[in-house]
Amino acid sequence: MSIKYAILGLLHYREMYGYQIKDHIAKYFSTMWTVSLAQIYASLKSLAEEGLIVLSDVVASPAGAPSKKLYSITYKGRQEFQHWLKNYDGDNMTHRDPFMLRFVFFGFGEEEDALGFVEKEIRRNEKQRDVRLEALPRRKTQGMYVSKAAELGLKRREMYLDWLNEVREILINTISERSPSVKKDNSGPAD
Amino acid sequence: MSIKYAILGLLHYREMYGYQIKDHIAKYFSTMWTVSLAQIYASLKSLAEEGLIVLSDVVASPAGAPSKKLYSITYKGRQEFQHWLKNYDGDNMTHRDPFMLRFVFFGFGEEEDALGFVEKEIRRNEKQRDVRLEALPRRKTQGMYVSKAAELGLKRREMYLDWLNEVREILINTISERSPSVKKDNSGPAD
DNA sequence: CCTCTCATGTAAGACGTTACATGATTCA
DNA sequence: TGAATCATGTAACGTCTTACATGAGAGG
Repeated sequence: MSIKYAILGLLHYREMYGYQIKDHIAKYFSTMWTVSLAQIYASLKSLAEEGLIVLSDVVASPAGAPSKKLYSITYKGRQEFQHWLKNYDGDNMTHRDPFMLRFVFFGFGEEEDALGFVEKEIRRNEKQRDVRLEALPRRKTQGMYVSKAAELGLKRREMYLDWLNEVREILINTISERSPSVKKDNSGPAD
Repeated sequence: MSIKYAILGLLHYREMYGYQIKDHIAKYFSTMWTVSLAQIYASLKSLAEEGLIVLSDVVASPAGAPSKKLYSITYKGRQEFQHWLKNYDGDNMTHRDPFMLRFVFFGFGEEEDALGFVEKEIRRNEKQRDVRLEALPRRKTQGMYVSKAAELGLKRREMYLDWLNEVREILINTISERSPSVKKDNSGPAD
């Protein structure tokens, strides 16, 4: 259950609350880890029960809205984290990429659908790239490991976008070659 | 539960048995999907119960060893697969990369440990790259989608290896600069 | 001789998601 | 006005892994 260690790691920098942890992981760790909010709250609960973190502060929100519950890492938590960090035995990786899984099977589908999905994927990845590009200068100041990881994440996404655009071109060509007279714009005279 | 669709997809090519499906996914789909054998057998069972696949043949093994149970996709299975293929709404991706998760936190650990893990990661990825490199010519003949996906998988891994080697160099330098006199080889005179 | 690969399968439990419930603020 | 974001949390459910059981052949 590595998500616990991700939380312990983040709490090395500063105390945080659940929603913030989720945001951080979603923004900066998305190429290596994904989480749901429910899981964060469950993990925080069990980490607190194990004494690895403590509720250090509660920041009241303006009105009756839920307060921010700040958690800190304990000494025991730091020890546990160190142990995890040192004992890496080539744990198994998990990848679930619904887009690429469909992609390899698109020979059994329609090219128009493939093109649509590729274009959607391009848009989504451009957004993600922009988020990361924006955060890069800050990450560059956070030591070699964070800096290098950010560099890899960005490079990887740019390569993926290049690849997606290549695929897009190929699909556009094959579609127009297959039916050169059928153009989507109705510029010609009717019948 | 996309693993079911991965199986239905593979069965479009030919009938297969469980172990073979697992091997195929592990070898060629590892960048987009990972599975355990138990899950494959469970999925085959439920796919058969739903009538999406059928047990088409049982190939007896030499002695009393378990026979190979070959499954085929049914018409209903093909329909279900087509529906899945067409209805992609940007499903959420899942990445769990225990190596990179540790990596971003290695500022809280020892450089020697980091170097050891990086080198282990290099070795593992070189093996994977070789498997894929070997399979590439065959994949190139299997249509644009499979070919392009294989290309991406290989490119990505090569980029990752380049990155790992860069990190390795950095770590070797920082370690030797930090303690220039402490060399691991005992070439100098004792005391 | 002992471990690995091949081959199937079950059972238990860990892990993770979706949906629900609540409620304020901000933006279109 | 309605949706999105912020913020916490629970309950139910689905997914996936680990460990176990069985057994043969291949290779170091």
